[in-house]
Amino acid sequence: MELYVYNTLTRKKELFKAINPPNVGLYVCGPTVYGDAHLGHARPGITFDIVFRFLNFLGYKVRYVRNITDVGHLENDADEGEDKIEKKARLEQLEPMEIAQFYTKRYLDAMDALNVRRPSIQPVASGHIIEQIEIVKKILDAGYAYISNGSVYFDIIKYQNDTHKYGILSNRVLEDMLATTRELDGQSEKHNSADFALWKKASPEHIMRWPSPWSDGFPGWHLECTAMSAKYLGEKFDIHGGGLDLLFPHHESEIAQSMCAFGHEPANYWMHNNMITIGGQKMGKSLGNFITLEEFFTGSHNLLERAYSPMTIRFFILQAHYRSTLDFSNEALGAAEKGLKRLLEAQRNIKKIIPSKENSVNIEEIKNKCIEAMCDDFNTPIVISYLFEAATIINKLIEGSEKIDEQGLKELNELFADWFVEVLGITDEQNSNMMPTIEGLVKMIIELRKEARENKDWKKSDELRDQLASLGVKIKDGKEGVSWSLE
RNA sequence: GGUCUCUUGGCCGAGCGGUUAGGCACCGGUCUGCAAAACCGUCUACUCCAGUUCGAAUCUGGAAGAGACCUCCA
Repeated sequence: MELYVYNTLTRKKELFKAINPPNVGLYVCGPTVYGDAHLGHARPGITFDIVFRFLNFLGYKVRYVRNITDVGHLENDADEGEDKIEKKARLEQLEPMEIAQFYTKRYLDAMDALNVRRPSIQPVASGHIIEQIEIVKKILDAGYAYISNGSVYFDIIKYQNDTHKYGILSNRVLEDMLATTRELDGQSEKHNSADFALWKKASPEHIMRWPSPWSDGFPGWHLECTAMSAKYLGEKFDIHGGGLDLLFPHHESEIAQSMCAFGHEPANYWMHNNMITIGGQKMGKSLGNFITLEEFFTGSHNLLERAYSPMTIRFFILQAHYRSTLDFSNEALGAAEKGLKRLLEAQRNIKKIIPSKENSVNIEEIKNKCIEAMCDDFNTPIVISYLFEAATIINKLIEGSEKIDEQGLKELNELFADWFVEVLGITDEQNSNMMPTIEGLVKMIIELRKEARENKDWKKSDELRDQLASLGVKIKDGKEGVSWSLE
């Protein structure tokens, strides 16, 4: 089965061909660690986790690099040119690195909770200043940058005249950009308003600074991804990912930097996840309309009716295709939660199925459809719809209205192991090491209740059921006996 | 203003010219001491207008609305 990937560069689904199979290099722009991760951060985390998982599933050996930005972004509001991390540090009277490490840990904890696999390498920008300086030198040597008052700027006009590539990714026309670019800090140092900083001279009060041939300062925002992707994946690698909001200017500028430093584009495929919206608007820091992942997990936000588990969040995100916007609401999350619960129960119920000699279901076909859906640009909602189909089949098998043989049952187990657990990365949050104990206790109580019911002691029977319910254990009296589940 | 994207049933969301995707909610039924769960069934939508086609949610043109980027952003 061949994998098709939507390439932002061509705006088409393209057959995926690795540069050096079975190896694949995957680079994704990670977070800037000066605040808690919000729901929006979960989107690229999960989207590229799926890419990572599925490529592995297909047999590729993936080196996945996701950076941590702990330096370098300029802020252009009231605190002119002040490094974002530093600004927050001053407010909280902490060292910039303390802030960065604090939020890095919080970010990773949130990703772990969402069962996002850790990338192969998570480089930090501040640890790659030398590499960034080397790239600035290369671009200067190539003649596509100039020094101005201790800062180094990328010369967009020259680049455009020579390569005609500025706008290749974002479809922008340079002339339009020149007309619309705002007045920014350091603008007077630039030859042209659209030029971007490769190296920025630090003001005297700027703490995060490093020596360079041009000034004590810090690298420009776009540079770190070029430096770190080249270092760990090579100057040309397979897939570059990130949020759609990074398309311009960040990714466009990365291409420009690579073109000038290495003579070619950095990546063959560019993938962009779409935004999560809230009331139809992008959730983000600028608008102040974000809800942190921590707040989702605990329910402590006035827009949240209650807490939502990490797996609910993960499932909610996977129910939409990564290139579509996804609108947050309590209703939508609640629906995701219930749907997920249904699949988890179906998964747990597989072990109750007794194989028969006959077989009336076709699991192999469902498995094939899952591969087909994922190979079509990672269509997770379609995979989920097939898992629901399988859940219905599982319920019918237990009820006896369908039959499955040994081979079919093996495939059913594989279906959930491969697609639900391995590729979609759904974990059963109830699978704790206390489960065997809980299981035993609940069975004991169910036995007691059974006695009460045989004696038609409905009061006692209902009492036991209610007490269990108050502890989150739900009793279900079915035709085939009593079953239970944790809420 | 420029570039790009989107508009699907009560809600969330697939869909890439011809099979009612799927989930959640609602309603009816089976089951049950009651309840829940499960199962079966019901609800057959594509912003509007025109065109192409035997056939359009899907292609083309136009209108309206919404959003993203153009400044840090996942």
